[in-house]
Amino acid sequence: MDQNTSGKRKLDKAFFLSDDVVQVARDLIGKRLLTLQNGTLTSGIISETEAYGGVSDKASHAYGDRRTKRTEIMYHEGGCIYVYLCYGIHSLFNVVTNKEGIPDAVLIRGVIPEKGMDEMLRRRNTTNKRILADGPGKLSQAMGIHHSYSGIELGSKLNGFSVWMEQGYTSISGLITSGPRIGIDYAGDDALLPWRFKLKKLTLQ
DNA sequence: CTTTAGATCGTCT
DNA sequence: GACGATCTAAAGG
Repeated sequence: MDQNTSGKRKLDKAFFLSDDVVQVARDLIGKRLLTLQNGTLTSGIISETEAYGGVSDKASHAYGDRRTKRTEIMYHEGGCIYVYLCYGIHSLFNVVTNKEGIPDAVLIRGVIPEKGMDEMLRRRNTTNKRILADGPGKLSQAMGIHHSYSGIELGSKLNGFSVWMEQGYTSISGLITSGPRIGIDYAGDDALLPWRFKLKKLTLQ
């Protein structure tokens, strides 16, 4: 995998307007996620994602066109964020995709920490870099993404907080694995869809 | 390494 | 009133 100067280019809105949420989930592997909170920058390379495919996906919060106050965000045009509280504790971070009216989203499940390591360790109250952001609840906590920010646009600012994505690493398609999504046993046959994407474990040589 | 139980609260029924 | 797109600590192998 490599990263040239284009790695710092911000992902444009068109990237999130795709009508193929599974492809977007795959393409987000290797991209960079960044947040800025009151002047503190944190960033990480996206290492794990899951696609959630609108009204026909039994695993999606918007399955069966369930338009509620919470899921309304998912119906927005691609490029805003959907953050919700899970198990009463964890903020889970999604990017909304597709055109307005179609509630597709990609759950970001893990990042490889880059910048702002000290701040992320402090937010997570740990000194172990290996378990810093390797789960959807952990990365949100490490990067300061709170469910109260649900609905904002990537790149916009609210109460001193902003989140966006950059090009990151390209030419990594050979390093991506796929498999069934996690924690959605209730979704019947849709639980088998290979809509989870991960970076392969890198072995040093 | 694996398994297991407990925490905790907004959202929807 | 039930449950969940999870995490942690503790205990055992």
